[in-house]
Amino acid sequence: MLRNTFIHLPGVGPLRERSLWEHGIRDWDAFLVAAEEGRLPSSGLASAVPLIRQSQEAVRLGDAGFFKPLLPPPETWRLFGEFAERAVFLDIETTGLSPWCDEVTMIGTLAAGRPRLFIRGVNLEDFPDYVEQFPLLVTFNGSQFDVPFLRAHFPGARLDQPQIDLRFVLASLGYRGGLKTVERSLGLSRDPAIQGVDGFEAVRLWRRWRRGDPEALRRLALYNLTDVANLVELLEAAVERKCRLAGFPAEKAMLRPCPMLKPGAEILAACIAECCQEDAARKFRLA
DNA sequence: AGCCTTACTCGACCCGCGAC
DNA sequence: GTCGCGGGTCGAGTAAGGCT
Repeated sequence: MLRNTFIHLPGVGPLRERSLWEHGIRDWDAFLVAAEEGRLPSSGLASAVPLIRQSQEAVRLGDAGFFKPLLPPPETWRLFGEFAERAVFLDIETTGLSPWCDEVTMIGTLAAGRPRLFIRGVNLEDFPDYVEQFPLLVTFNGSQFDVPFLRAHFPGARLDQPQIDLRFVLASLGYRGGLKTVERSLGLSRDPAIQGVDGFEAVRLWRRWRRGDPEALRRLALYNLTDVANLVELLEAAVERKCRLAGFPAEKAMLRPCPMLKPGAEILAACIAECCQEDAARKFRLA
């Protein structure tokens, strides 16, 4: 779907993009051929040829950042088709809502189907080096909460990647509200062990763990990784609907299959068991 | 409960096209 | 070739909503 995209060109909005598709210019290759043959629907578009070539090169090099200043934020979902395997889904837990007064307690990530947990007092400091390798972030309301919070806590971390913020993608499709509300609307379910857990309860779980309750940490980790894992399904649902609504050229709009992006419950359980084992608890108490 | 980015609205500007 | 109109894009200002 990224290769069918033209709204990153100056002077092209959704309507002109659709007009290009209707003229048979369905992707970047077709654009370059049409430019060479003088068949572009408006002469001004010929000046966009260098940008199209740069776009092709950026995809070849895996440089999603190239598109960040060019794509309107609500349209960054178009990067998913080309960068799905190199995207990192993430969600954070904190002790409150203020980046300056509260602390990050846990960060859950998921990349190419592999979950990881970063826990304060255990391995939280490993997060900046880990996140640096990914060219694309996927969050829910992360542009307003998670990323500013992480920036405040890891001032040197590389967090300038393009970001797909599912809150706004889904809202543009009519799915408004918080993460749990949207999940229910789309028929996603949660493990009964974390039914009723919300962000506020997550703060309480963290406090219980600090007072020595190892089960509280496991529950918090399951809550956090469930949030992250569900982002995969939400994104796939959103992209499918967006492609249909935008009128993407049919044969190109089909999502490439992305196997193993969402891990099964047993993989999540193994990740939680590894991070929440007793020696992690000992390390925390010594810290 | 505080923060931050985005959506939304509206006006200005640009470009293409048709009439003359 | 020039002018005027209309559709589309862009930018500034404001308000809202969701995260723990």
